[in-house]
Amino acid sequence: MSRYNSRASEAKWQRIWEERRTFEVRTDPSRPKYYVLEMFPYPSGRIHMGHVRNYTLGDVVARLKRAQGYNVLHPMGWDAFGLPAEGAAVRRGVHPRDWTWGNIAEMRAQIRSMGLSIDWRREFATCDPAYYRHEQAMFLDMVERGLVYRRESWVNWDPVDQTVLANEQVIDGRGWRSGAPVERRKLAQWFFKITAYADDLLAALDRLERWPEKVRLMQRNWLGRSEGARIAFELVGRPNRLEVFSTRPDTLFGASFMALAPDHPLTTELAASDPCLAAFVAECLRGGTSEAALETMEKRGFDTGLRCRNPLSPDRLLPVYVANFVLSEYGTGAIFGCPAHDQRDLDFARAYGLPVVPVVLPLGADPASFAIGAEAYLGDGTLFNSRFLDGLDVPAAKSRVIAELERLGCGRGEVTWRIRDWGVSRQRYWGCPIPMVHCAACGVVPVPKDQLPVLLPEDVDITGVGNPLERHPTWKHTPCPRCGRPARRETDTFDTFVESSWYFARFCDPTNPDAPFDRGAVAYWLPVDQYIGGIEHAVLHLLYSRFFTRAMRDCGYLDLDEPFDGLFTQGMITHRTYQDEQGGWLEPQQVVKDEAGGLRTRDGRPVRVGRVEKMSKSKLNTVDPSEIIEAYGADTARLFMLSDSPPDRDLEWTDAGVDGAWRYLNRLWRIVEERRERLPPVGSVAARAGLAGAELELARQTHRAIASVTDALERFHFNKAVALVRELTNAIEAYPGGDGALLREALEAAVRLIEPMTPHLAEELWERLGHTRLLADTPWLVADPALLAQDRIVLPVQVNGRRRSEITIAKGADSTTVEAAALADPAVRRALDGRSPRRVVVVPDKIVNVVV
RNA sequence: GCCCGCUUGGCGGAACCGGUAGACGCAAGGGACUUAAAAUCCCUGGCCCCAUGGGCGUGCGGGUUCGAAUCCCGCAGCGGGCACCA
Repeated sequence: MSRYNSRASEAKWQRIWEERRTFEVRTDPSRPKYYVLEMFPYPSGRIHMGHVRNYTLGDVVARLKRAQGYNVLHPMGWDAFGLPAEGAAVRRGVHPRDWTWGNIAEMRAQIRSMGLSIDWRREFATCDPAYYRHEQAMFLDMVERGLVYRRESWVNWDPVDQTVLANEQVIDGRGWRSGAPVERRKLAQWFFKITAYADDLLAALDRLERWPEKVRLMQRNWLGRSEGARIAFELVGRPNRLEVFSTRPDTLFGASFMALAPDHPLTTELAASDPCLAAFVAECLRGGTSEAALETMEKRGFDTGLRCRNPLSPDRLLPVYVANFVLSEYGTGAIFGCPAHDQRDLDFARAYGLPVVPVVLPLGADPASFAIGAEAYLGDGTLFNSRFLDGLDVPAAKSRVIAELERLGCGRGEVTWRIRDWGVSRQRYWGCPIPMVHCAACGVVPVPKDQLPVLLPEDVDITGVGNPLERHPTWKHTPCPRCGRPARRETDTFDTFVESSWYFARFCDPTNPDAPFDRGAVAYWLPVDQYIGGIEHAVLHLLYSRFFTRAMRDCGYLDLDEPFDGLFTQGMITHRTYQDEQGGWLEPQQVVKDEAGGLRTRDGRPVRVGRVEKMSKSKLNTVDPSEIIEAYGADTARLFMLSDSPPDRDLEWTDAGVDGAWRYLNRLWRIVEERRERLPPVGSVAARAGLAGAELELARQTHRAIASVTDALERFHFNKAVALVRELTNAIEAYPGGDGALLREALEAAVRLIEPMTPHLAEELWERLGHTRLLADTPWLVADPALLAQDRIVLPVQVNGRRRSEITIAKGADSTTVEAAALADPAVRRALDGRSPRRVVVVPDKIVNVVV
């Protein structure tokens, strides 16, 4: 008998699907739709295992939904702008455009070899002017709607990538791509007003029920809503007042100092005439953002000599410090310190000998003796030492004090957010040009829409230093669209997260030349029903897209708040790591198993077996998907990806696991091949009634598999779905023979159910079973409820909660019958040992527990 | 430091609402076929014991319940997110 030839079979079916345009879809409002999307790839060169997992997961969903009768949109494209293309230009002298399109060609071929059910006609790359011209047009609309502004601000500067980073792109004080410590610079930047939607972005999270709670929580934390009060303190001997934000206005009577950020305007003003202060400020700003500096930095302050009046007791004067722990970007850049009820303020007060006055008394504490030691008291309690607030609890005191501040005209309730506006200016070449012109006379002028797109210049000199567009000899020179006099183009390009903030909408209508997309098309397809990708975008891409969708809505492009109805975040692919004696990393292929449990390289030197870690090039523990697909076929890779771990957990790549998947494909092939000659023809109807023995058992196994696999696939329990199909396979092998129509039904069910996971093998077997219609065009199966029902069931019997026996009894039998049968069971009688039961708990069709 | 999640055989993992713990697989051991190997097939398998039976078992210690991997309280370990956020 021939063996399964995965290479021939996969090529054959991929060709047939393409020729028959099996996976091409049209907007068709008469049919129910389902939009499955995987986070589109950056064309870095070659696909990695994370891509394979991502697209396999998406393809399972797409194929299932398609078989279930949905009109399924499942597209693929390229997140094609980005810095690595410029890196390649510097290192190899290749144009970023050529490098990018070359990578796309290579990666497209790799992805196509996976046999995904994708409508490839919809493919696009974001670096194509046909795409980014619409982005420029939408940007201009957002400018008009007041959702965009330009201002000078402190920015995160990545010294390696030579560009600005958004706050979301700084991880632990380092650039998210380069890993270099981020510096602070002051630059004029374009911003999207994401903060204008902060309230809605937060509130709507509660309605995203098909998102992982973890992602919603991370976005909630990132948005960082704080309720409190803005309070104005009178400065002694100065006309202006000092404003602070506090979430604990109730502790105002416990205030003992004020503190300003080192770059607060008042600090800057005072430092101008105070060299000592100026030196202190310089030292604070130098400390900067590196991890180590932050962790070891102690609370330090500089007394400015200024004094503030506590607005609730103007006779109390508070010293004004400049302190290194106050952030200029948060709140007002100034605080009042209440050491008794804030740990950081307490540390500061102890260091500078400031009073510590408790104003919240813990429940049951004695007001005469209660004192603050080394730890501030943060809990609830009763206000004291606070005049008109005395006796109130904390929430009541907050509202009471805010009312009083408002009456005095020196404060009001306020909500502060952690999230900042999204800075999108990047000083790079390989990005979407920002369609603006700077004119000496007219200021900043938008490029008129009829002059779009603003194309990138082709002839560019990329050296890795500075902004290539800025250095280009002619590109930036352009007449002012308003007055016609010589002016200068904006030379910054967009953050590439702008492109990925709306690509899901473009897939609905990817070739539209006049608009980003047709309203009708997005009204039909959006939101994305199932989005799948990595958790690393929990607050980057996923937050930006939610913002951008709202901004597009308010500019009239679509009628939608949330782009992604369902989100699934997959785990990482991991692999064992190996190191030689010197600590250098070794590839898995360089390591041979050693009988002593250790391992050695080909040249016989000992090897340190390291931890299982995320696949990464630096640790040499990657496996190239193309090599696996070449050797075993795409179906093997797909099956392995799905069967070993639940998709949201990390998956350890092992050769043994791949072999296991490969063996199963061949086993299923053999089982079908061995039996298909003897089967009745296609369309034979399997008997439902009058079945008994092995035939009844097989029919039940088949229908139980149909029900359980469907359920498992719908809940993303793909590892279980694989296990359940394997169970059916085992049942088919155990079937001694008999009714051939039942056997055909079982074999067809196994093939049908495995198809979303291993589509090539399934099509091949489907054809060999005699079908002429594609399996991909064949509807999903529905289990016969009559075969799911059992008339007699096995019921475990416990004595005092310990399982002692089991009885077989009619399903739905009443408690009296079950109880009698249980007590009559010999094993139960033995366990009772003559004692009479005090109580018998019968849970119908579940269990019996005899209590003595 | 704060917030979240996880902890089940040698390993990956099943166990839906509290109801037979360990499905399915990997690795292992034994056997069959073969001159041999590969491939394939069959058997065994949580741990322990006076073994047709019994005891103990889901990180550890308590609790609730007829019954707990599942619920509650405390602790430990691992992973992740945020972090001078006022």
